[in-house]
Amino acid sequence: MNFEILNLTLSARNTEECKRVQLIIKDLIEERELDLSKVKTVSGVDVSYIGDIGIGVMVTIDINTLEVIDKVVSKSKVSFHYIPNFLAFREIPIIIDTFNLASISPDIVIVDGQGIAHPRRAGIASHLGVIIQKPTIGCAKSLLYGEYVDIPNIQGYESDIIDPKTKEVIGKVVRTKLSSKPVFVSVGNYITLEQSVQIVKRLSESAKCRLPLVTFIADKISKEERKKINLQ
DNA sequence: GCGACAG
DNA sequence: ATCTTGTCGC
Repeated sequence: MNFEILNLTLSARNTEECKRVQLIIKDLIEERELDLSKVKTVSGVDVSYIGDIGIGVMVTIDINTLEVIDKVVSKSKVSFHYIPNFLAFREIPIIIDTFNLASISPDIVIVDGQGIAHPRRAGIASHLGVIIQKPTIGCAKSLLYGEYVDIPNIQGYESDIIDPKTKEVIGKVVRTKLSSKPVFVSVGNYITLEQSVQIVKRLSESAKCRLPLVTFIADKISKEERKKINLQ
């Protein structure tokens, strides 16, 4: 765990300070080949809210059997409101709390949001990956930054997300499910874009789901937890 | 100034 | 993200 970056994240008080942290994170990201033969477990994290209470969920599955082998929930008050480009400063505190409660340390974490497909290459998946020092993948339901050519309605079809400033490929749009909106995949940390897309496709198509199985389950649990609180 | 804008 | 039931369509 990179406590230095975690502390910088927790102490950032305005967008100027957040930008400084993101510029540091950008230089710590390593887009590199991951030995997939050693990957046994994958986690998905998600956060939902009731007012200013955040409910964090982390679900871990065995990548071969797709069986859920761990799930943890944590609740806490959030202090940072949502600001586009600074989602991590709102959700990282609760995600780290949740991560610390888990009994299994996953080989990959999939985050609901962008990785490097971000104006400063520091989306929440990259931010988390730099702090926990594990491979992470960003899989978002919509685009934050970048350009892509509309993709045909063909399952499995994918297309590059390009940074308009540098013309670099910063992610892929992937149609994981027919007749539904595509997902936006980008490298978080310690993995390649191709491998990220491979994992997302495998976990969504095997579940006939638009989102990767772990993200889908984590989202479902966080909404169930919210319902429980509303009833009491 | 204008438009865009993860969750 | 959240407020919210049924309903149109594949």
